Amino acid sequence: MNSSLIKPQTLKGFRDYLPEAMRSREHLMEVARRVYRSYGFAPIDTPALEYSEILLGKGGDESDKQLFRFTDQGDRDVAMRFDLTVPLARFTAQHLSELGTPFKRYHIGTVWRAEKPQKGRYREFVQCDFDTIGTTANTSDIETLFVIHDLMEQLGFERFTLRVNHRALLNGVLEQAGLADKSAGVLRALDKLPKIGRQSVAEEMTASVGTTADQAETVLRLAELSGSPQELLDQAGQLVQGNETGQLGVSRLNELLAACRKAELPSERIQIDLSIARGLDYYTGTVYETFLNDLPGIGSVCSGGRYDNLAGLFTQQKLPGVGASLGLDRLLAAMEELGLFETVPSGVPVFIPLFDKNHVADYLAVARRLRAAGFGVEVFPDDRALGKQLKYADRKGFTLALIAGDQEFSSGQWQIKHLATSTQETVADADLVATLKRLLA
RNA sequence: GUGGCUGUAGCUCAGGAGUUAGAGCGCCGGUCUGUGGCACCGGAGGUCGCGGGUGCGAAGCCCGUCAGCCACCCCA
Repeated sequence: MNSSLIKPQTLKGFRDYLPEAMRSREHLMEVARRVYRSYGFAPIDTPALEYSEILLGKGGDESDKQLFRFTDQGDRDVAMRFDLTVPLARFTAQHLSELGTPFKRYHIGTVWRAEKPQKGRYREFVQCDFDTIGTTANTSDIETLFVIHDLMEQLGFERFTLRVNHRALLNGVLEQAGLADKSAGVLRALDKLPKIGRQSVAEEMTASVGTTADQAETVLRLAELSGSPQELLDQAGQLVQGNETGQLGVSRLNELLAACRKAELPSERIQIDLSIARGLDYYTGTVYETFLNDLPGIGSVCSGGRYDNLAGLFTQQKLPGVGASLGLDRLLAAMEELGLFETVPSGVPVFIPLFDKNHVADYLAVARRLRAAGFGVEVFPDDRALGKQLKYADRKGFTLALIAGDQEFSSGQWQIKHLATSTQETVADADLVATLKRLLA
C-alpha cells in the first residue's frame, strides 16, 4: 500500500455536492432567478474577496469573529465575504452614479462564515439576495413580501409562514416603556421568545439588559398578542396610541396586510409576529422571516428587512433600502430532511446502449443527429451485457432507450424501449426524430 | 468561542481488550451470451476516522487531532 496517498477530505463545514443534490441546487437557483427577474430585479456579482476594512465591523463583533481573514501574497489584509449585503453597500457606494435609483438587484453567491457547523449551518453556503435601494416607499416593503411569498411557492413549498413585524412598532412600545436606550438588548431577548419561553425572556431582560419587571412585562404583552393578523395589529395599535413612532409602524403594516388581501395571498401564510425582531441591528423598518411549517426547528430560510442607510460607512449619500435573503443551503438541508428532493430525471431523456461494439460509430452519429434536433442523448461507453446497461439507464432516470444491432441496421430501424414500462416499438430511422418528438412531448 | 454525544464495508448499524471483524441493503459476476427492476448462487470491498500512549496483546482503554451531530451563542 502507498502511505504517500493524500487522504481525500473536505474542511469542516465545507461540502461536496453529488449530482442529485447539485441538480436540486441548480433548480432552486433557477427558480430564484426567474422570480427575481419577474419583479424587475437585475443580476450583479461582486468579488468573493474584499479588503478586510470593507467587511469588518458591519454586523457587530459576532460577524467579525466569523470572518475568514488572511494576508494575501501582496501583504494586503483581505477577507472573504460573509454575506451579500455588505458587498452590496460597497458596490452601490462605488457605482451609484451609474445605477440610478431605485436600484433593484439580485445576487446569488457563495458566502463564508467561520462558525461552528450544525445541521443547516455551514461554513460555505449560498445566499440568494434581492434588495431595492434608494426608496423609502412602503410599496417596496410590500413587494419584498410578495417576492418572498412567490419564491417559496415557486420552489414548491405550500406549508410555510411568513412572519412580519415592524421595528417602528417595537420602538414605539419601547419608547413608551422608557426603554429606547436599551432597545438592542431587549429586542435580542425578545427574538428568543418562541425558543426559550416568556419566563426566560423576562429574566434575560431584567437580569442582563437591566429593565424593570414592569417594562419586561409591557414588551412581552406586545409580543404575545394573539388573533388574526388584523386583530393583532389593531391591538398593537392601541398599545402605542399617541406614540408617533409606533403608529408609523402600525400604519405601514396595515398597508401591507391590505395589499396582501387585495393580491389574494393565502392568509394563513402571512402572520404579524411582534416577537420577530431580528438580531441584526441595522434593520429599521419592516422585518421578515420565513419558516417551514413542517420543519420550524431549522430556523428561518428567508429573512430580511428594511434599513435606513445601507452604505453610510462608504458614502455620504443616504441609501435606504429593503430586501431579503434566501438561504439556499439551509433550504436544501430542510428539503433533504423532509424528503422533498425531487427525483429529477437525469436531464437527458434518451439512452443508447452499446449493444454491438461494431456499431459504436453509428450510435455516436445518431446521438449527435438527435442532439441537433434538440434531444438530450447519452451513449453508453462500455461493451457490457445489455441488461447491465439498461439497469444503469434505469437508475439514472432515462425515459427511452434506443436499441439497434445488426438486424435493425440492415433494415434501417431502431427499437425504442420505454424504460418505465418495458414496452418497445420499432421505428424506421427516417421517422426517428418525429417519433421522439411525439414520445417526449 | 463554550459544553455534550458520535466516528466499524458504498449506506444503516451490531460487536467490544485475546486466534483470519459481522449483518442487512447496495455493488460486481453467474443462472439469463438481442433486453433492466424478481428469485437463487457466488464474489469483491474494512490498516474498526487519523496519530500517539498503556498492555503480552488495542478496533475496544487513555490522550491528542480531524470530522459529524446536539445545546449555548449567533444566524441563511
